[in-house]
Amino acid sequence: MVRDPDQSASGLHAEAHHHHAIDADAVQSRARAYATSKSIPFTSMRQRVLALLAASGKPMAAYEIAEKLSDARRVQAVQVYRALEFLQEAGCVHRLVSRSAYFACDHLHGSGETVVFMVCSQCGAVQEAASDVVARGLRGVAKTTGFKPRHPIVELEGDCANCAGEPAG
Amino acid sequence: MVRDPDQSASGLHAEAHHHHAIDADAVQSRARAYATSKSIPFTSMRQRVLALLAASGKPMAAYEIAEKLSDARRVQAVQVYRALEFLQEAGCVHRLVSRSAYFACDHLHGSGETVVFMVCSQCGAVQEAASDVVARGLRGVAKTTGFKPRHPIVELEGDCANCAGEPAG
DNA sequence: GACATGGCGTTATAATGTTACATTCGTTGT
DNA sequence: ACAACGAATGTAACATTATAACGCCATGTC
Ligand SMILES: [Zn+2]
Ligand SMILES: [Zn+2]
Ligand SMILES: [Zn+2]
Ligand SMILES: [Zn+2]
Repeated sequence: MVRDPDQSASGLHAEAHHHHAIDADAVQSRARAYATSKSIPFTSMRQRVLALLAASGKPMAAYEIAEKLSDARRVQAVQVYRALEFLQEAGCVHRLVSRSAYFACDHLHGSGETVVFMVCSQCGAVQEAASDVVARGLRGVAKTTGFKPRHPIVELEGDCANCAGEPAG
Repeated sequence: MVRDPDQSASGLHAEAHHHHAIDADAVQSRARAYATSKSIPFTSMRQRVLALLAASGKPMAAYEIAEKLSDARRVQAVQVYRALEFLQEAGCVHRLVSRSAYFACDHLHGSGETVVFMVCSQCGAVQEAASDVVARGLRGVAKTTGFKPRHPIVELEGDCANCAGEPAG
């Protein structure tokens, strides 16, 4: 991820050329820790969904996940939704409202943090960036209208650095 | 609507206590003007959908619109979606991704403008505010990651000024 | 072991959105 | 007036996304 004023390639996947599969071990550890802290099990289904999303590195629809996880036994969408609910609570997975898709996240988001999801229209990849400027702007408009914000949704549709160069077909 | 640094009650519906039905005439004029400019008709169905949304003043689901518009003849969802497509192009209607709902808008949005939708969890009312600060923040994170943004989605879930006072059930 | 809790597997259903196609309507050209 | 064309409509079917209901089973507690 990338923080606002910081232009360096700190957490940035600098040379990731094909879709940056995120750190599966790290994200799994966080899910496990969350489960432990809440005294709820990090079950097989939850692990499978998270592992798939982490390996993919791109947003996937719930039914797509169900299909990929199906082998002899068919995995039903409802099972995926249940796993996703846990994983979102654990902060390991986000939902893209612009695509009704889910993707794994290996960042640790602070509670007050406002995160921007940048979704590439061409390749579907998602980049995250926390922005204090955006957060301040949101607080500003909320204050102006007396609105008490609880949860922000910020997504950008556009073209990622890779695809912007090659107009693509 | 409300602009960023401007704290005054310029365009703000100051004493609107019940859900501020927006200016139906104004929004209809804009739709008609858009239709004329594109040489496409502002048909009856489009007028009916817009009129209903303007009168409601609150976001409505597509199927809800279809039901309200149905009389002797049943209005099908697909007809509503087609009308909504036109109305969104005309800039008279927005879609709330957080609710899959649509609402009329009587503002005139500049092309580069970043608009924040503030959705009250309790009463469902929506306020709009254009924010230059948010726009700048979004440009910032995009630039940092080399992302070329095309269309921003910014929504805030929370409690409006009216409902924040009365905790409500 | 009895019991409660919670996840799983299954089925069904709700809610949202789209495709396909024939028909109707308004416009345009002759 | 008439044919022709494109756009908007009406209708049906379908696709996608998400949730509800319910019984089963594993786990932990008493
Ligand atoms: Zn994240
Ligand atoms: Zn891309
Ligand atoms: Zn608006
Ligand atoms: Zn409210």
